[in-house]
Amino acid sequence: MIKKKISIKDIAKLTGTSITTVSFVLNGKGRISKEISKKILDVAQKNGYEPNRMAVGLRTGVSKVIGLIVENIGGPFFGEMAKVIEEEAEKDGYRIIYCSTNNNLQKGKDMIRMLSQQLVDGYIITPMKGLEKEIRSLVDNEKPVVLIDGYFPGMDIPHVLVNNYESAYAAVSCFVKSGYKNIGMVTANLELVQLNDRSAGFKAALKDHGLKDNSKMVFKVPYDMSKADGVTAIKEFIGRQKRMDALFFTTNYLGTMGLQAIRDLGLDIPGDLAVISFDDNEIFNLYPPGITTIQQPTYEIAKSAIDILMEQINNHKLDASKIDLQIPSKLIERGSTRAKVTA
Amino acid sequence: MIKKKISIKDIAKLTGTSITTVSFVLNGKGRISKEISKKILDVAQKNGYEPNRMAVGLRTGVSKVIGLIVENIGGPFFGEMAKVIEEEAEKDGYRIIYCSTNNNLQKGKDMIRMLSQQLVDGYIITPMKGLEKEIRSLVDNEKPVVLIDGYFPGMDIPHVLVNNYESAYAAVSCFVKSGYKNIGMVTANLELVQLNDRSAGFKAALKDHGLKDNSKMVFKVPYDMSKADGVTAIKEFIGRQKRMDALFFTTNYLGTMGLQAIRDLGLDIPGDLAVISFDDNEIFNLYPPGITTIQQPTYEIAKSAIDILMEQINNHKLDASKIDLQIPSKLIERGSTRAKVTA
DNA sequence: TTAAACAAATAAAACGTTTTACCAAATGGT
DNA sequence: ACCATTTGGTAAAACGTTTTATTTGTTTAA
Repeated sequence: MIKKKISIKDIAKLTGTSITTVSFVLNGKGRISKEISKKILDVAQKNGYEPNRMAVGLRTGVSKVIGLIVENIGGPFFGEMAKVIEEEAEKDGYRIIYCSTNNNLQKGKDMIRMLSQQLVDGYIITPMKGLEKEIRSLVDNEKPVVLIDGYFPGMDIPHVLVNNYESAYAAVSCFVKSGYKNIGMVTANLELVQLNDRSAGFKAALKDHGLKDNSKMVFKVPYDMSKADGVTAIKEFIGRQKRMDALFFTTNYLGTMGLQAIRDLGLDIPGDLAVISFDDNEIFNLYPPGITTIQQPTYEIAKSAIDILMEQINNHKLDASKIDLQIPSKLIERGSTRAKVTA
Repeated sequence: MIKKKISIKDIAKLTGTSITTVSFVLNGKGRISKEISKKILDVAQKNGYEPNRMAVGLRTGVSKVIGLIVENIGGPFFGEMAKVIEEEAEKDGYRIIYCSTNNNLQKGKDMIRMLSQQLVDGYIITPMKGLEKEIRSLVDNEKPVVLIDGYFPGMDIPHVLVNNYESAYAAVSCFVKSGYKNIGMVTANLELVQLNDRSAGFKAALKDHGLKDNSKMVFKVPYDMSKADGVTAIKEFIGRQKRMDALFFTTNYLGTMGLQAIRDLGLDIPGDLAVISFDDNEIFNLYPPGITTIQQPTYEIAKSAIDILMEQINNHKLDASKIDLQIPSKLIERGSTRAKVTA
């Protein structure tokens, strides 16, 4: 009982009208009498007519699909993003096609090329170093693009992300306020502007609070390290420290590895080591005594991104004021930054 | 410097050949001489020709896109799935379009309808009660479909999921082995076959181990409850129990709520209450003393699903209807099911 | 030689829309 | 009564492919 898809032509035949008339009625375009309109709509309804998206895509050049290129669709941050983006896009009748780059440059390039086969009407991309040319080319070809979670310094491509610099700064201030002065940092060995901004905010805060910037207390975990190896590396790093009483993790992922390291070392939080991690997470809420985190405004970021993209798609010209959107994070204070008890 | 997309027609003009010839060469179809072939390929290459997927889709009826309909693309389980599915599909040149139903029936129906506008070549769907008719109709129209994480009892639609019954059974056995005899269960108030199977396995195991099936020790959290309310409800439930010494959570989500409840009540794990939760997770690994979990074989499920789907898409006359793939889970034993110390 | 087979290339139809340009009939103004 | 406008409707082109059927030479078989 396979029923062939019904087309606009069939409806025309069924109602004794022309293809044009049917198309006009269905799109509310031309001027067609009430009665004919009604008849056509009835027939369309009854037969479950759905336009062939390929055909309208071919004809109009609009696919009603937007491409989402993220680091890892499976990750908590990007997954949440993806969900919001989907929900918002759907309101305008757009569907989402996605792909994960896993921070692999070639994959990113490939994806952009694939999607640009006029398959998508716009892009939301988490940028990575090396992708500048490809993305620039999209923009030059007037494809709507919004970057999330990062940007290209010096390039006027609209982007929305958390205020990384200020957030890291705030983390340090939080430590200081609670009496911690020997503050270390664990970050990733990746050339990402987000991470650089966080590091910069961290260092600036140390300086402003009159703390010495001891680079021995900064550790960069190699990105390609397995989770287990990462934990060991962090353990060794912590072990090497003499005076460190607080540790800042620039990433969700690093934070949980760090927690495991600290647990394995049998250290007390915050007695032996106060902790703050970027990216809030169920773990950080649950894990005793509660880990203070910098909560990214995932929803706002995603919402803004899709809004800006839609504006470009619809208006076709972009409001420059929205080019650099840095959304404030929220510092969630928990037990891991309880005021220090001085012995 | 907007460069218009180059088409097959342009290449024909550029090489002084015909559209057909170019198409043949590009697809390796007809019989065209070496020299002309070479010339065409060169020109295509040089101008960065990419076929217009809309046109191809319209003509051939193949979109090279598959639709993924899950409960929540942002969730850990489905997110991981999505990633694997994407990676595997890409090997065959397929892209993924996704949407989250949030267990909303109408949304699921809408999505299936939207995607069936010949936009996608196949579907991977997490089924929900009420979607039977729509999915059946897809299958009847010879659209390749694979269900994941659930199935429709009595309907011959290929599906792949974890062996829920046996997994829950194993959880009970694990409790018993460690000396826990008064075992409760927290599940969700949702008509999902996965949950029913887990409950059934749980009950059967109780029976087989000669334990009485005390339905007072089973709690169903209303699905629409907020996280906070859920935690309170679970706290109350635990508070009502007199003899319960072990608790089984049928879901990741419930497990973390449960952990919070137990922590808030100040109970010791496993001293006061042993715990097992479905769906392994970073939290369960980290949270002291480590929570025993049933780890779903996410990778295998996703891989199998996409494999089965691809086989349907390619073979076209493959009878996959009888496929019932139940993949074994792995019980990860941690501190929360340490052998009971009898007072 | 001539018909038959074959090789290389192409014309044209089709996929299902949207949209421009046009037409016929009715209406209106003077 | 006559031109101008409006109203309701349609034919046909175009979007960029794939594919069938055909054409035009060139070999081969007899």
